[in-house]
Amino acid sequence: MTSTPPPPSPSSSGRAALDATDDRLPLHVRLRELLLDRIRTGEWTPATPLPGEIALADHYGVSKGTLRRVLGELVDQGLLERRRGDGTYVRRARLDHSLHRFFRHGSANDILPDSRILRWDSEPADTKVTESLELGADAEVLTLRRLRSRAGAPVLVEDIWLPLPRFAPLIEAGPEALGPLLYPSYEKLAGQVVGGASEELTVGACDRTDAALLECGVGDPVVVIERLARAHDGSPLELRVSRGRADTFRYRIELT
Amino acid sequence: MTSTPPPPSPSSSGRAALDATDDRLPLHVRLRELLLDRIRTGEWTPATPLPGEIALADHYGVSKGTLRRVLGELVDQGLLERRRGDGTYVRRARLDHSLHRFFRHGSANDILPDSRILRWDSEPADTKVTESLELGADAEVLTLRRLRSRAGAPVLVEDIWLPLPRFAPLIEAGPEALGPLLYPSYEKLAGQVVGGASEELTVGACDRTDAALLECGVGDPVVVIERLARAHDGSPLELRVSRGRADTFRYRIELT
DNA sequence: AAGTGGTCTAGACCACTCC
DNA sequence: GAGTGGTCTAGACCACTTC
Repeated sequence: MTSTPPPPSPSSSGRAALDATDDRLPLHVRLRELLLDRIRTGEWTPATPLPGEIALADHYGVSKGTLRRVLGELVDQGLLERRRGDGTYVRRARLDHSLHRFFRHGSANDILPDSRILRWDSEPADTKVTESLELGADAEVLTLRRLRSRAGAPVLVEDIWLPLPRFAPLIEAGPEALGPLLYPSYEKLAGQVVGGASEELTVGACDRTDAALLECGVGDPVVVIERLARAHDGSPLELRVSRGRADTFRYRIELT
Repeated sequence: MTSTPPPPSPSSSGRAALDATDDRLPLHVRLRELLLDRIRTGEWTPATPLPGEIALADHYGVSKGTLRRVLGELVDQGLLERRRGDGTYVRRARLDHSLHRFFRHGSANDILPDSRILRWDSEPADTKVTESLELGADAEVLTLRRLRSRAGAPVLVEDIWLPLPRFAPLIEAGPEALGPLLYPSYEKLAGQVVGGASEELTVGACDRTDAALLECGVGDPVVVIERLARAHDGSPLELRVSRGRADTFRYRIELT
C-alpha cells in the first residue's frame, strides 16, 4: 500500500481540527494546542466538566494514552483539575492567598486577613494603568483601595484598578457586595474568571498616607508587590499594587 | 488458579526490592522510592548514565511504560536529565545563577558577576551556624566572605560557611583555586555535589561594613537572602547569607 | 449500575547520538 | 549499526463518585 490508511472517521469534526495542524509536530503537542484553545475561549469553564476520556480521545481520533498524557500536562500546569469518579474541570485560580504567604505575623499566618475598603471610584485611567491593562487612551476604570489587617494589625495596603466596561456590574452591586476574596466576587458579579497572574516584588519607601495605614514611619522600607492578573485568554483583568511593611516580610523558596 | 502467577524472575534482585515495599501503594510510587534511593546514595552520579530503559524496566520487573512514567516525574522534578540517543543522567544542580536573578542592573543581567574573596578562615562555628549545618557543638567550619560585582558596581556581599572535615580539601587548595562559580569547585576539589537548596528572603538594614562594600548608606534597606544548600542525601553542605541593596532588587513570579 | 479517572502492560515504530 | 530515549496505540483491569 502506498497511500496512508484513512483515519477512523469519528462522528464529529475533532479529527479534522487535528489534521489541520502542522503534522511535523508530535501528536500530543498539536492536541495540547487544540485543548488550550477550548479552555482559553471559555468553551469549558470551572462549572461544566470536560467530556470523558473515551469521548475526547475518539473525538480527536487519538488513543486514550496520548489524550491522558496531554491532560496530565495541563493538570501539572495548573490549568485543569481531575477528580476520579467525577470528571475533569478547568481549574478556578486561587491567588488571593499568595500575597499573604510573603508576610509573617506570629503564628496566625493561616487565617484570612480582614479587609476594609477605603476607596471606591470610577475615573479615567492614568497612563501607567492604561498601559498595564492594555486600554485605550480615554478608558475608564474602577479604582479601589483596601486595607488588609490580621488581628487588628495592618498587613497590606492595596490599590486595585479594574477596566470598566468589563467590570460595570461591580458598580451596580456596590462595595458591600464584595467578599474578603475578590476573585470569586469578580466571577459571580461580573463573570470575569482570573486564569493567572504575574507579580513583581520590589522594595520602596513608605509615603505619608501608607505610613498612617501601616502604622510605621514615613520613609521606612516597604515591600511593593505589583500584580497583573489575566483571563485565560490572556487579556488583562486587574492591576493591583500592594504594599506591606518590610520588617514583616519573609519569602521562602526551594531550589532544585 | 488460586495462586498469583510467579514474577518473570529477572536476573538480579531488583524485583525483590520492589516486592519488599508496601504493595498497597501503586507500582510507580514504589518504583520512584527505589530510584530515589539510588540517586540519594550517590550510586548514580552526573558522570555515569543510568542503565537504559529496557534494562531498568526488566531489572525491576515493570513495563517500559511504568518505568518511563517514573523517570519522567524525576525529570520534571529536576533530579534527572534525559538526552535522546545518549542516556539518562543525574542532574548537576546549577544554583549559582539563581541569586542574581533577583537583582537587576541595567541590561547587563545575564553576564556572570565578578567575584572577589575578602575573607578565608577556619574557625569554630557559632551556634547559628552549627544549628543550620546540623553540626556538633565544637565543630570547625571554613568561613569565607565574597564581594560580587558587575561592571565595577558591587551587587552582593556573601558570607559562606562550610563544614570542615568534609571540605578540608578546599583548605589545601586555597582560595585561588575557586572559580567564580563555587558549586563546581566544591565538586571538583572536595567531591561534594549540591542537590538542592532552600532560600529565605527578608529585608534588613545595612551595617557599617556592608555599607562600605555595597556603596550605600548605613541603615539603608538591604535584601538578605539566606540559603542552605544540601547534598542529594539531605545533609547540609553550605550555609550562605547574601546581602544586596534593596533599591536594585526586583523579583518576578508567575502564578497559575 | 453506570460513568469517571488511575494503573499497568506489551509491543510497534521513529529520531537521535555515539562510535 | 547498535543503543539510546520519544511517540503512539489498544486493551485489560481497578478504584472511586454519583445517581
